[in-house]
Amino acid sequence: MARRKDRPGPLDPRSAAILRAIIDEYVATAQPVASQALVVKYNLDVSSATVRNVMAELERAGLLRSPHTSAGRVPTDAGYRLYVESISEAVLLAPVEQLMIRHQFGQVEFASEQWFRLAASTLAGATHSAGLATPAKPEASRLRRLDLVEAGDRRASLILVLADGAVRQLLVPLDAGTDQAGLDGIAQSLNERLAGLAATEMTTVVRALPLDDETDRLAARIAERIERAMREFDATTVDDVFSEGLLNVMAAPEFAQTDKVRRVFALLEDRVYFGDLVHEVTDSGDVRVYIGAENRSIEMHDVALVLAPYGRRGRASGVVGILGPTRMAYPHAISTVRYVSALMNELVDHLYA
Amino acid sequence: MARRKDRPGPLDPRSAAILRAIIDEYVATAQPVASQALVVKYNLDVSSATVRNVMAELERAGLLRSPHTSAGRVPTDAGYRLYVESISEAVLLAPVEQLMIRHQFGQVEFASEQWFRLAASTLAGATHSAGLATPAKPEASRLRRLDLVEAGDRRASLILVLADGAVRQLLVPLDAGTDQAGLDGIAQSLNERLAGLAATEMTTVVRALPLDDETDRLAARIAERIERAMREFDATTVDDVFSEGLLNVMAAPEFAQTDKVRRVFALLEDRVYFGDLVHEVTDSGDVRVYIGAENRSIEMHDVALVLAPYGRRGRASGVVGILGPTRMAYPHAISTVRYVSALMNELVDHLYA
DNA sequence: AGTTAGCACTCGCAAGCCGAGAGTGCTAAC
DNA sequence: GTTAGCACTCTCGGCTTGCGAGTGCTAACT
Repeated sequence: MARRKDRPGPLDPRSAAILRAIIDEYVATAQPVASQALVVKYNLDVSSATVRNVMAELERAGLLRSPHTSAGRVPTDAGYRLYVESISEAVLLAPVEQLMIRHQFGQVEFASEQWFRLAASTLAGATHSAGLATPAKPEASRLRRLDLVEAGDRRASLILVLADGAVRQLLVPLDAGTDQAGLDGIAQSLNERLAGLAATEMTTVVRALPLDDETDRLAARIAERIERAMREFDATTVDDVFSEGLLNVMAAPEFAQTDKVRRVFALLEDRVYFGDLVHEVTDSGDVRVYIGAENRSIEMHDVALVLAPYGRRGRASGVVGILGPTRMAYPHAISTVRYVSALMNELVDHLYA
Repeated sequence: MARRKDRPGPLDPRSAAILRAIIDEYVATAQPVASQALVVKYNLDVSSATVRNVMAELERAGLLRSPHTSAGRVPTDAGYRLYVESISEAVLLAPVEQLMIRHQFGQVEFASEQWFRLAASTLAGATHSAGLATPAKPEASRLRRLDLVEAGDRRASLILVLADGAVRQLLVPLDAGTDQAGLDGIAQSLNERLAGLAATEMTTVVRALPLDDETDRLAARIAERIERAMREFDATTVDDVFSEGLLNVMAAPEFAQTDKVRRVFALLEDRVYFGDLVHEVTDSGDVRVYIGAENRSIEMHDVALVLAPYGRRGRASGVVGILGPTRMAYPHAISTVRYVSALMNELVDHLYA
């Protein structure tokens, strides 16, 4: 007898080892784990009866449950949680895997938009789960440069290059008879005044623009549009959550019926939900694990998230991670996510140097 | 007795009507259709026995099949095919729906990249299937304008605006000590020489670039990079297949088990497969319907595609359409896809005017 | 005390069986 | 050519049964 009923305090070493073994086994097989099997597979130097006693204890403590009387045991969310707590500090990714991931990142010639997809797909591949990534988002976008290109029919394509290298494109209406030369002039003048500024700093500049002739007024209109667009960029908490390898998740036996998967997929499109999550992860500053019912949304009660922030708080940051069944190889998942996040840190530092 | 065994020639009117009714009913209910039910629901002025006789005939002709002795009948791919042939010319989308779709297209302020997503999601919503769309792709991209922006650490972001309004971004390595002013100079000079050209036309220009000083050589390197990138754009048959509303497909009862869905989803990422398909549809110039086993890939044997080309052959064209179960409301699907494709035509004409 | 062997007990699962119901195919009459 | 009638077939759900897996408990052992 190791501990009192349900305080989830530290387990005695043997119970902990057995819990660990059960989880490892269950993660590998997706089958309830029996006492017998555990003893032989993990070379425990106790009998199955003893294991059964410990199992019963762990079940009372809420760390395991039996699907029915005579199946083996299955970890509960709390069981996974304890397991995760016990390992999350230490584990480092195996050098081979580090190399493979690094190699993948080296492969592609990078346009900045592609980093996030790459991170997501790398994570998906390495963990056989769905990889998630949000673009690095600065707290306040700064305009680096703008460009105006005729786009037929009294419209121009307004191209904004932000300080972080992101490119945004809008259409703006023109007056009749504005040609590319005129646009170039406007672009140059606006670049001189607006480049380097964030949305908040633009306000006064935009107000002070001259309105002497037709061209000035068009320029002013465009400037206002830019300011508004910049505000909008900043207002959206999460631009997008790139996900890759959702197919991996569908392959897991716990998602054999479509409806479970469907709910999860549907939630992935919920910006608000992920916006909150991203904040939480960014604030915590380290890998966060959300197991089953720990997730705010019911749709996520069958899945686990392993998320890590990357980038520089307040300057440019985002989140990478994975989504998979709660029956997940947490040590590997955590160390992989952590490694990729570290890699992304390097990249962001480089890119924003 | 209307026709000989298996020549799929024109059916006599009554058989055709019954086939139509069976398909309509099956599409609505997803249940095998019984002779009795058909008579009452569709007010046929014949008895169920007669219907049974016709059904048996249709089954011999390969247009129907019974899942088992005593279930109703279910249409085969050939059945759907005949049905589709019989309606595909005429049907027009109901004005209400036209309006709704038009309205959706009016909603968003368009950056060009967004059109395709919008088309896909509109189609998904209107047909309760997955919407598909490929970006309008010109045969030979023309460069409209380029821009160079410092991106830290001896690299610059090279931004290419193509004639069709698409924006592409690459990173190019720089020499030490090139600043934004230098980049502006290079960009201006390259713009003067390269703007308006397609990849093939660039070759001679690039060869003729001066190589007098360090800056010239850098400019030449960048020009080469641009030429290469343009070639690559043209070489990729399909940039991307945007899909929206895959969740709709998962909702259909025929996709209750995950593995079927998984195969289909996996195939969606196959550029080659869709590249061929896009060609075929573009060449045909009209809505194409691929039903079940008519699809080249086995993965698609359970689904139907309704695809239509849009844009101008040879100038800029793409494909829009939907993917759903073979049990699909074809008349509605076809007319919706056709309508959206027409809408896209208008837009492309406008945009490329 | 903690551990273990032994054993009764529980439960899920697959197979087999049954009856009901659905829907057909066929035949014979209209 | 159509239809009423009916026998026949086949699925589906519910029920039972036997088996195997795995536990919980008890009593003996260290």
